[in-house]
Amino acid sequence: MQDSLRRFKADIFQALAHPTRIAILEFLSAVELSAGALIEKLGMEQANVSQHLAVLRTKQLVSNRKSGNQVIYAVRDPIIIDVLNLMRNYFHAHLKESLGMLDEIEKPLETAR
Amino acid sequence: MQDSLRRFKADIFQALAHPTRIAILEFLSAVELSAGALIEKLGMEQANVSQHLAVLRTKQLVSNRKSGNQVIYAVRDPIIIDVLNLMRNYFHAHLKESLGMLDEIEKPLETAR
DNA sequence: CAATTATATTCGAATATGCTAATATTTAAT
DNA sequence: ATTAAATATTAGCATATTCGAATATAATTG
Repeated sequence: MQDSLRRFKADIFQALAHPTRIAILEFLSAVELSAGALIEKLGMEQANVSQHLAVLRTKQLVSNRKSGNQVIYAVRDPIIIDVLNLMRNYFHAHLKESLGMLDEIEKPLETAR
Repeated sequence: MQDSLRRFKADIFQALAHPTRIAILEFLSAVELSAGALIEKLGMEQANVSQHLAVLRTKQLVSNRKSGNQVIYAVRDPIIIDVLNLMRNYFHAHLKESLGMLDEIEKPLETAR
C-alpha cells in the first residue's frame, strides 16, 4: 500500500527524467501549444518529440485535444510546474557543488579570464 | 545553458525514479540511518540497497559519513523531501484518475463488496 | 594477525529507454 | 477522390537500469 504510492511517485519522476520532456512541460507551463509548435520550439525530430509527448500523455502529465488538423497539449496539473520550480531552487542552492555545470551555465563570457 | 539546467533536473528526477530510492529518502527524511538500518527497514538484498544508495550518493541526494564499522546516511537538502511531499499532494489530487491503484491502496478490505 | 561484521563493487543477464527511419492515421484542401 | 499537412505508431538497434550472486574492502573483536 505504502509501496503503491512509491511506485506511483517513481513513475511520475521517471516521466520527468528527461531533458526534452522537462522542456516540453516548461513550454506548456503558461500556454497550451500544438505538437507542431512544440516540435518547432524544441528543434527536434518530429517522431522523437511525439514519443516524448506519448510518455507524458501515458503518465497523465499532459492533456491533449484535437483542434482540426492539430493536437493541442496542456499541462494537466500545475503542481507539476511547482515540482520543476522546486527543482530549480534546489539547483541554485547547490550551485557550488555543481561547479562543473556552473562554468557551462553562468560564465559563458569569462572563458579567457 | 537552459539545457544544462534541464539535464540537471532530469538527472535528479532519474535518481528519484525508483520506489526503493524513494523509500530510502522517506526513511531518512527525519533521522539519519546506517546502511544496515536501511537494509533492515527495506527488507531487501544488501547489495541491492547498497547500489541504490550509490545512486543517491552519486547524485548528491544523500550524504554519508563513517561511524566506526558502519556508514551513516542522511538527506542532504530537505528540498528533496518537499519534492516528495508535493508528489504526495499530486497523487491525492488525482486519486480518481489513478483508480487502478486506488483499489490496491485504500480498499484492501472491500474486495468482496 | 585471524575471524567477523558492515558495506561497497563487479559481473552478467534481463528488461527498459531513447533514437532514427519508415509507415500509418487523421483532417483539410483542391 | 487525390494530395498535402499534422501527428502518431512501429521496428530495430544502441545504450542504460536493475537485480542477484559473487567478491572486495574496512573496521572491530578476539
